[in-house]
Amino acid sequence: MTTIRLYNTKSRREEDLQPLIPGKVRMYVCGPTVYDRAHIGNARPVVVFDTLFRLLRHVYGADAVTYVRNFTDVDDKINAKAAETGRPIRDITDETIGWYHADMDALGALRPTHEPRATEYITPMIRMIEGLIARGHAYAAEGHVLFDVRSFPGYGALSGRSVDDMIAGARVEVAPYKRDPMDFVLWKPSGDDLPGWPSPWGRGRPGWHIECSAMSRELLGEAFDIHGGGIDLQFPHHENEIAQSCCANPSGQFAKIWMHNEMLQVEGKKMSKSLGNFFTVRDLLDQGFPGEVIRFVYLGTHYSKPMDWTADKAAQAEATLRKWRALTRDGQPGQVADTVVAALAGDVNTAGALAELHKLANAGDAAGLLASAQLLGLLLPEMGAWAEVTVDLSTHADRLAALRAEAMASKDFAAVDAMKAALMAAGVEVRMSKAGVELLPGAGFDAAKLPVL
RNA sequence: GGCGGGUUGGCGGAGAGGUUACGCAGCGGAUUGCAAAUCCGUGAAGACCGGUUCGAUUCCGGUACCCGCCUCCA
Repeated sequence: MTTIRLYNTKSRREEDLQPLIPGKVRMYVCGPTVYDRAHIGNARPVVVFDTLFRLLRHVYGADAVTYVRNFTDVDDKINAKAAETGRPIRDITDETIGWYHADMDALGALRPTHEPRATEYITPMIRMIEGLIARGHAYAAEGHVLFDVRSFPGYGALSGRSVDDMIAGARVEVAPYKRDPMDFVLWKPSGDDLPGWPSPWGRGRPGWHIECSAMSRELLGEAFDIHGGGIDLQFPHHENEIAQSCCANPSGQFAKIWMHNEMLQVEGKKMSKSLGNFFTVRDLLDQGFPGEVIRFVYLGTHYSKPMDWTADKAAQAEATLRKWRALTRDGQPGQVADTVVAALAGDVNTAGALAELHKLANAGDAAGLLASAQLLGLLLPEMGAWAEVTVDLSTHADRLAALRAEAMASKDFAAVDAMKAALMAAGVEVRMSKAGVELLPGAGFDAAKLPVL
């Protein structure tokens, strides 16, 4: 069996994946807070861990892999949007989840095995908080429950910092009811205008971090193999998850391997609303970038490095996919190439895997290319509509062929060149050879610009 | 201030202590009425300074620059 090697943020080393339960793999990835459309940064971990999910299924079998990705549907940003719009919270979160599914489906991401909503796990969260209090790791104060970071010696191990270091230069919320400035909220009180659930500490709502600890325990158990998310979550979110889970679970175990994807930039700059380079996935889809092209661009950079979204990359990706789709159009997938699996097994080296795909294409191995690309979530039949030839250009081709035949006799090519230029202006690729004339709609094809016959 | 990551050829972007990454662009050729597409061939690299080594772009140390997190933003 292929050995998959993954970089573990916690040990700062690449490690062999050795499933805790032989033959079964369990993975948890932090999902979105559902208050708005997913932006293209949100989509990066989705594509990265979807690719890992596909690799795991390939190596261990589709039924052997359990992948959990949560929806955070209780959050102050959601509350703010509800207050702003006057809409019920559930309307907002349901709608946003629908968008999320549609947008991530478009990127070729498989649905995880489980997609729990935080609001459906309030009871397990309360139970976990009670357990933390009972074990002396948390305390109630003024309607809040706080985690006592000093009670967990391992606090800071994931992000490589000590509690004292963090306090030194940190901007932490100083609240009178905190024993230590770094203590974080497990539960907080809700006024009548905010969503809340009854609890031993009064009506309230959970802090941000506890949901992932509770849901992963419910769905995957106390210990599991892989926990993923964006590098920005490393601290404090993941650090706090570890503290909660390790202290609440009798076994003291939690995720074995921690994986973090780096951030995304746009045209070399941090994506931000103020710079005007902020895009949602839906924006790109609406601009005409096929989901498959977006996915290809993501896969072109290793997940551990910052990735730059550029229009140029998207254009190159589109050209490559067109070529590969043409090459594999009439074939069936063959064997997945060992070289592609090997690349992915080396810490999900998607860029290396794409290079291997290029080699397969250059070698004319259409069946191998198709099977291997599909392992990466590319060249799937359901994603290819964008590359299909949907227009009939045969009358234009016939006309051009006729003009060309006349020109060959008369040696006057003006009419041929004029029509060719008009076709190219409409985004048509013009191929003339001894065999005849072939017209293909290209990247910028616009039927409205076709020359009128 | 603390912590973490990065710096590869014109551009994008990988692996590997010594042997072509790969893609795009470029250049030369075949082909073409001219092109396009395709095919063949080809030049070009590893921020800087040291160290280890027979040999480092690849390991170690330092410098410079860039980026992220520390603010419930992936």
